[in-house]
Amino acid sequence: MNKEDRVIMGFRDLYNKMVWLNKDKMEEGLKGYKSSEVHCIEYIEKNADSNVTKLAESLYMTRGAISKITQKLIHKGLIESYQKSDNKKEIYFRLTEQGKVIFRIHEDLHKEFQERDKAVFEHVTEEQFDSMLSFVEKYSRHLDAEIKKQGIDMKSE
Amino acid sequence: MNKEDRVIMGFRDLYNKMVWLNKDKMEEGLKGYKSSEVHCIEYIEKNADSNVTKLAESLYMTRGAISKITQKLIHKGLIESYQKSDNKKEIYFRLTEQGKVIFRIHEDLHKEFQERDKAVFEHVTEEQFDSMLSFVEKYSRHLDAEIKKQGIDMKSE
DNA sequence: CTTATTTTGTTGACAGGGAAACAAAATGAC
DNA sequence: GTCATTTTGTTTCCCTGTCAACAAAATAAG
Repeated sequence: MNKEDRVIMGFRDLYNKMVWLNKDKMEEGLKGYKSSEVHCIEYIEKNADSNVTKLAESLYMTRGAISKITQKLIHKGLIESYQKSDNKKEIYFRLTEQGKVIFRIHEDLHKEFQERDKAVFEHVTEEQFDSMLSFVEKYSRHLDAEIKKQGIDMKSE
Repeated sequence: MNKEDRVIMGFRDLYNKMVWLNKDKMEEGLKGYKSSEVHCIEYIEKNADSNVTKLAESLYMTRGAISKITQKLIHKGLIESYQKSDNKKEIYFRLTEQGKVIFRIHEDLHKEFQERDKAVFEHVTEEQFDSMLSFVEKYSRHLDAEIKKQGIDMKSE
């Protein structure tokens, strides 16, 4: 296997492992809340004026799925919706006080994971960090361009 | 946001993007086959004597899910099961000729993706590759240890 | 050898998310 | 202005994967 493949597959495996391991801990600390719900809460708190469409694009899910999740979160009293006076179509979300409690618990768990994995990062140099970051960003931009291209392709078919 | 987070989240986003983009192409080239089915086919071809349990662990899915997928693949005539004379419990899988056709199409698509992303890797030096690989492997081992620990924790609860 | 425990694969009930069709509002073309 | 197109959010149907209970075989404990 060449190095390109090894890097990609290595990261795939690492990512899967991380999700699998953290999911249990998450659902232990946040009983009754699915990870997708928590992801929505996290995004809503960090991004002002988030709506169904933005959530869907950022979390790589369909608008249908996000629509259902946000409705559930409203019923649970974790988020609330609001609109702007000049637009009767778009519906935005913000956290309620109760939602912020969940957000904070999630943040704490996140810190816990960071603490758990601290040792891995200890001997990573600044140069290595920067190298990885620039690689990730470059690849990400490349895929953005491909996704855009794909979007055009699809319509022309 | 610190660099640790940026690396992790950067990779998460990159991974999601890649899955999202490649899934369409995959389902275009392999009409009628779900990505999970293709993943099973890929693993079975690359690992001798694979069974439900090994597939589940490697693909980060439950045995129940893999059991259903492999049954479907058998009905479709893509894989076949066999047992060993000294064990009446474990059931292994191998690809049929038809399954190998699918495997090869998948391989070709994989190469196509590699070609598409070639530019990203062009200016990555050997040192950068090695640095990323060692990071991934180190992190992966760390998580393996944590997963193992978690396994023990769970039983003691 | 006998009995308890673990491993392996399967099943059925259930929930989460995707695809597609849809209505309502916003935007664009003219 | 009017009409067509696009954007946004919702709903219904359906498929996939999880969970938990299970049976059968293998292994461990005694």
